[in-house]
Amino acid sequence: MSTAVRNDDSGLRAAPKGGSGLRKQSKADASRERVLEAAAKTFSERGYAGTTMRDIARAADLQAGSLYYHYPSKELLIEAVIDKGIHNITNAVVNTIATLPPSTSYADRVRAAIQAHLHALLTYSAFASASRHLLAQVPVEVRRKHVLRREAYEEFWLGLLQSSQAAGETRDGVDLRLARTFILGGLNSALDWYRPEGKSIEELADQFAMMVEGGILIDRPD
Amino acid sequence: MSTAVRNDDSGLRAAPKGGSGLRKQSKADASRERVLEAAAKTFSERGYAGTTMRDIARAADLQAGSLYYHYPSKELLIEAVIDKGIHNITNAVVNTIATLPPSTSYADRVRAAIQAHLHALLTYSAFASASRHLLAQVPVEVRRKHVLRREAYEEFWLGLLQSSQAAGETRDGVDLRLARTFILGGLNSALDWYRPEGKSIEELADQFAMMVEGGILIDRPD
DNA sequence: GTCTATATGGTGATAGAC
DNA sequence: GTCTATCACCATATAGAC
Repeated sequence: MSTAVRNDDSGLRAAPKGGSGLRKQSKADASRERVLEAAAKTFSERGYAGTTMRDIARAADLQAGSLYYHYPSKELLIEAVIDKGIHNITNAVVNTIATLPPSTSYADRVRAAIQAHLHALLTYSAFASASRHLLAQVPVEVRRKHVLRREAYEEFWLGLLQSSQAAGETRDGVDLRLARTFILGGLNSALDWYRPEGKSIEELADQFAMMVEGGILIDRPD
Repeated sequence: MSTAVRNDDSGLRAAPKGGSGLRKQSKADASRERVLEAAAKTFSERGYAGTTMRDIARAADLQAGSLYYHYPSKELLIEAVIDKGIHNITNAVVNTIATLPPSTSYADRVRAAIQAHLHALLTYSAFASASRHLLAQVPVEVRRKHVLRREAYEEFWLGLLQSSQAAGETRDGVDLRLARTFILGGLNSALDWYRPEGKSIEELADQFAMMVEGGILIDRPD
């Protein structure tokens, strides 16, 4: 059934600059957070070069110069956005799988991973969208680091499918690396078309899991 | 089996400016073509705003000012690239399906569509990539027009799946709109990772068709 | 912390020589 | 057709007042 999960951990809380590190939310932290959200939204809509610091400032209700109090450059701002985008999804999925009972079948594990991936993807969609679409447009050093993180996440999925294969739960003849990219590509495409007014994320996940399990067409009607 | 197809029609030949419209390839046409290829490559790598006319000129072995002899603005250049990207794929798939024998099963039609889509996608990958990733970053009027064309192509796929369902060849309980986005999302993700040194496009298509038909996991091992 | 300047450099597009 | 030179504008980032 529907192994319900909620393992968010937005991750990456920036340490307070000055003091003893005790307060929950200084004014600076709140602004910094607002800037990051505004940046994610704007970058994801207009691309890296297409977004100006003025655009982000407007979305965060600040003047452009003020952004530099929180982030030293546009480059480090997109990096923070991309970082959080990858982090959100990886954490959600890895934590979800880690907390399943050991007896869980691999079909159910894959189902739970699909559910967690989709949930994180669509809940933090601006961050996820920036991570997915903008990596190629970002300065090289930033790109290299995050390509590695993405690959690590993809390897996690491959491991899931390989375990499933070892347990005799995958179809013969399926190339698992291709299966992984096909699954993740299909899920991630939801960023481009998902609207909250329609199906719930849970319904989506159930449908996708069903297609991954048994396919879409019937093998042959004869 | 592998309904081999080749129905390219790169489409969209710009009419020669001056004359009687008889010559195959004037010097201007050749340059214009080179500019368009260079633009597709550069836009797809660096995004719309991240690409400068100087970048495109360098890739086309020209000076920046010379581009304006062939295209009147950056905006119309990206529009031509996106247009060709969508056109290539739509034409390839629609023509392929149109030339199949009427007796072809729907599983085979879907297989042929997957093959044609993948072939066009990866053969003209710079154009396809620009169409997919840059539509959001492009001036509004350009975007509106091409969103409609993309939707028309997606409707074609939905029609294919609906016919398949009417013929009793789809699994019960599958939402066909979701199936369509899942399939196209999975296929399009190949833009991000396909390398010609690895599997051939035909092998990819066969694998994907297999997953679409029967799924990736086994329904239940008990 | 946030503001209002402002410096410095890069951008799309045009003009006119060849 | 393609070049070189240039204009007018907008970008990131900084400095210093509040």
